[in-house]
Amino acid sequence: MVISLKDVAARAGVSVKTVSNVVNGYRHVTPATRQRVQQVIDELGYRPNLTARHLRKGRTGIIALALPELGNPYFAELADAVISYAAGLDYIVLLDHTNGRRDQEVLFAQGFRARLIDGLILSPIELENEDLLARGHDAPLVLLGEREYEAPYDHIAIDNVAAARTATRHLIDLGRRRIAFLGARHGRARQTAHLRLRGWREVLAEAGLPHGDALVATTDGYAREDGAQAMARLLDSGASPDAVFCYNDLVAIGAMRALSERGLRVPEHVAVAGFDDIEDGRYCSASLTTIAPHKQAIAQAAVDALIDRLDGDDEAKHAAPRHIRPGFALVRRESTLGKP
Amino acid sequence: MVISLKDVAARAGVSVKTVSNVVNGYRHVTPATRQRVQQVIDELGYRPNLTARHLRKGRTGIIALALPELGNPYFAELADAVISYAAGLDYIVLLDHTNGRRDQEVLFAQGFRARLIDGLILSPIELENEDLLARGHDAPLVLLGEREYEAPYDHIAIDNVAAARTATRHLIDLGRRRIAFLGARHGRARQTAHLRLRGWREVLAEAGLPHGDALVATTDGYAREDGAQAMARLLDSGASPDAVFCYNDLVAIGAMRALSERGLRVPEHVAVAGFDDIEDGRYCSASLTTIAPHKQAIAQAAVDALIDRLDGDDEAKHAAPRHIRPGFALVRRESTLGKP
DNA sequence: GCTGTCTTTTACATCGTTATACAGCATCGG
DNA sequence: CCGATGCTGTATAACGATGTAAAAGACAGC
Repeated sequence: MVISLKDVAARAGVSVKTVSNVVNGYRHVTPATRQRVQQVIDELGYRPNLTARHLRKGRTGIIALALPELGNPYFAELADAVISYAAGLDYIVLLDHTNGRRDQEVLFAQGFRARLIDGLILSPIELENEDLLARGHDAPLVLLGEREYEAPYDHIAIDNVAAARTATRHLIDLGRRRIAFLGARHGRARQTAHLRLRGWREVLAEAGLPHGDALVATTDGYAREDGAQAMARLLDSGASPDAVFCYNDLVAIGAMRALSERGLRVPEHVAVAGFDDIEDGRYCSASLTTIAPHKQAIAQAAVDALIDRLDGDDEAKHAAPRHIRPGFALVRRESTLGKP
Repeated sequence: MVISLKDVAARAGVSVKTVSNVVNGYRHVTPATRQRVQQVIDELGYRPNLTARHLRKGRTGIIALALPELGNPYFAELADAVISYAAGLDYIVLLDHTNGRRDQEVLFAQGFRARLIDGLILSPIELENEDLLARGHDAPLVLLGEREYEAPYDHIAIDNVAAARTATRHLIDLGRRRIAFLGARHGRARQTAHLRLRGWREVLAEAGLPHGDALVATTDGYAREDGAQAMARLLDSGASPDAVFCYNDLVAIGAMRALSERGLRVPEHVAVAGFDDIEDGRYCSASLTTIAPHKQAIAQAAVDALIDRLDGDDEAKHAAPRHIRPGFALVRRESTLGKP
């Protein structure tokens, strides 16, 4: 049998509201009453019905986190961070994945699961600016990740161009001269890949090094397999790079695999740098040099921004959209430095 | 402004219930009424308040999936499978992590988030049998993963002893004679690690090969780092194995890293086999031979079992606990076979 | 026209909780 | 001793949906 406030109230000989007051730690309850009610609560094993509470309060304390996929360790690690941090602020995170498909991303932006969730943190891949502008829904939305938008929403993203520049500069400083980029993408210029590609190109141009399309390999996705295929294509094309900067760590890991299959050693023949700092990278045969976005900071900024809109005062709620740029660091490892 | 059934009803000039009927596709509504109501719904952009619906129906359509951690790709991949499969059956999955801590696992088993979720799929690490028996809560519970329990709950797990036997047998068949086990654990005999250790020991004993404690390395956890440390310890101890069977792929990846740091080659000097078949394993410098539990089947069995208890007829609801053993396969790769 | 049957629509109660407004009762200062 | 004040506790009305039961309407057959 399911116990409700009413049952506790009857048994304790008080009103329903008094029990509610005890449950919620309301101040003005005599110790005697409180104790008696608490005892009945324990006795009957009462637990609040969250659904009813949500209805009454108009809030659920649930925020959704919509990521492209959990299979990518970067997103899994990020999800972990968001869930943990939100839990500390008494928010429950509902994790969803969009598979990076525009229709699914639009669905979430449009208010899928409306009023089950109080707000949404969305990490879009394909979503377009117009999709956001057409948003008919008013639950707070925080955008995550590197794409740039002009719609009026809080946005958390590290500076991708700067990060790509840092990584590429590192490869140049090591004396590499033919530095390829792995993981470009056809299509619109706002994509994350374009930002990283831009950083790569800028630095190479400044250094007077080759940065033509011959050194750029496109991929369909950003998984290990895409990296392996792209690297193989690049090698077949005769571009003969002495370093590659990859869109992300997964692509880099795939690339390293393709290199090793051809008997090329990392970093002796080809230095490899990635992006994301996923745990795997530290345990590759040549541990992976990479850009480490501060995931903890990203998770916190996203949750804080969202909760500000939810719980903040009116000023916070209607403040202009914020663009927050958490930090990043270049982590130098064996894939560029070689074994100690 | 938030639109409710009431608003639509007022505007359309019908009762609230009629609007509800239209929303729910109830049969006995004249096409004329239906159309008129539908138009107002579209006009006002009405969306049902899920919270109210949940309260009234006593069900939320949300099931929780409590896993140790998302940082382990095996669990991330499994979560992905569960979420996708459940979505196809119109269930929402609320993902939680327990960090493999007993107190957190108990919390979930005890009905944390009661009545926000309809049921729970729990993958315990430290949870004890007595914790389950003391369960005061009645929402359906499905146990996931390899630990064995005697409490009356559905349980989905592959046959760990058989799987460990298969992997160890494979190493023997390759001619290895000093086969170590990495990732044993102190403590109670029901732990998953003990099952895998048992399979390893049985096969070695049958083959008349050494299987003493000198060839067993314990770990505190099951992360890459634990594997690396354990492997290093084993090598320092002078056990000089020519193969290792690891508790899981992460431990195996850590072990391979430790081997390569000492200049030992895989599989020439030491063959390595893991467990889980995580994506990473395919892209290691020597791709990882491993036991591949059929994740899709596990996810489906877990969700099906839970939903049977939720939506099934009375017979299904009160059927005896089921123990389902999805299949597994040995995937032979370079870490035991060598490069082609 | 009336009854009976079937369809369509409605009014109302209800899910379990919290908010509101107020009643009862001390306590306190004057 | 009285009114003001503050603390406790209560009754009742929401929150927004759906289930129930019954009213209203439509239509056939006699």
